Amino acid sequence: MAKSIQAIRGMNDILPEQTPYWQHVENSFRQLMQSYGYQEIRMPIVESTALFKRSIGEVTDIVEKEMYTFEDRNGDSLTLRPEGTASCVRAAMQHGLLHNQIQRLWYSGPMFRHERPQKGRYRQFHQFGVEAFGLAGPDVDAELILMSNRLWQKLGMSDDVSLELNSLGSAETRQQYRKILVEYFSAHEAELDDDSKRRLQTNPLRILDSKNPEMQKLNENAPKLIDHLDAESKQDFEVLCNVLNDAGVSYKINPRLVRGLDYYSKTVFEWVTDKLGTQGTICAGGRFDGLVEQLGGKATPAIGFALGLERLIELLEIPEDVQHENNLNVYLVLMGEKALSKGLPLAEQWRNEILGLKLQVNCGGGSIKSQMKKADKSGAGLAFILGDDELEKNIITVKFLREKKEQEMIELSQITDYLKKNIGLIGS
RNA sequence: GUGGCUGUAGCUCAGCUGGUAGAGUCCCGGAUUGUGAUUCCGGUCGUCGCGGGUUCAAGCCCCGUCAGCCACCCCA
Repeated sequence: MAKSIQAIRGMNDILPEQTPYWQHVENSFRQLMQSYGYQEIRMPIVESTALFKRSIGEVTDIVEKEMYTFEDRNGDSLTLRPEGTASCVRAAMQHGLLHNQIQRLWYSGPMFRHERPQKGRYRQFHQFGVEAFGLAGPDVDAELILMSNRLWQKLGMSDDVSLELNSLGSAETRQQYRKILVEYFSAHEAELDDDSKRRLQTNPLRILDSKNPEMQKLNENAPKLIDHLDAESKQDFEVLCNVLNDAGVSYKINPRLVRGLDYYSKTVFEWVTDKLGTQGTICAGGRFDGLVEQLGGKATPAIGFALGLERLIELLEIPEDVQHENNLNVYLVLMGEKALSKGLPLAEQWRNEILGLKLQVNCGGGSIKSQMKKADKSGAGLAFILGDDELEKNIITVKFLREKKEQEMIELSQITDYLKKNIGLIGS
């Protein structure tokens, strides 16, 4: 036997046992987007490397050490997308969607980052993303947060997540604040840990994010971004908070919430959970007013968020009825060759006549005992038995697999009506 | 990328201070003729993650490697 090939590290198969959870989340999300008038956009998984370098930022970890970058046959540098926003902006720009227009868009799909895999962190992972273009806020900011809040409600996981908010200010004020912060930390350089010393050079705002308890005191005394906001950012942030208050959405202002991608500005937020260990952010986003211009377009205000499906599904418990909604209605047991040649066409006929009927025909023969076992395992509510006896009398034997009820014999001609009555489906 | 823990049948796991592997489950067959999920009986399945080494002898010890988990880091 040849040596078997395994999946690439950090890239997971999603098995039939798990797919109902994915489908449930995907369906809920799609409905949610429709209910807010957002439209789906689909982008390629591979983009020019330059796109991510210019948007996410040259010195971020994602770009520096986590991208799947390769040369194609033409010698062009391509990259498996590590996130969706850059692609979405590129696509919208390229097709003129941003030309004096408002766009409310969503997408979903796999993203790729070469990190060390851990629970809730994979090399291929899946995100839903939402982006709104052409609106300066803070009204859309609130809309996006309310929208995400509604998703948790829909999925019954509101108790598992909490909202953290901050404002990074405009690009200019962030630049100024950055200087103030660098001065502060430089004055205390001896107290910085190694990571923070490194960040002082590369991305000083991230020092605030440190999990090192020894850094906590230093961080608490650090100048706060929120005290250095420009008037407009401050005003917008207040409005946003007011809307959330009125809508009854609770939140915590986290002055140390900064986000790792360079393009964020003004409003930023995260939905976090304490149930997932260290990978506790399940949804995060913020405003990126400078990005479109940075990628060569006309200055366009924008905001978006992304949520991680693997993490979300980890938290998800789906209700019984949803769990069973893919179950078969009927498993058709066929005894003998005559039944076989009659049974498959019958099944076709029933599927034609009854919209949404979930019916599986036994394949591969077997004794009635083994066929009944398969019927049970299939999850079907009813077993239909078709054998020589039934053929002779033009009937089907119907056995109830999930309830205590005597089995019944039904005339072939009555089966369609019988099914409609018994499984609550309507004719086509 | 750094550190720690783990890796035995498809799945969940046992295997004492080294002596060439077991349980439950799953699957298949049977318990009077065409009836599942319960019960009883029988059966199939492993180069003990992979590669080296130590030893008369290794699943148990050592080294390497791959994979998973946890923390750091990063982030959804």
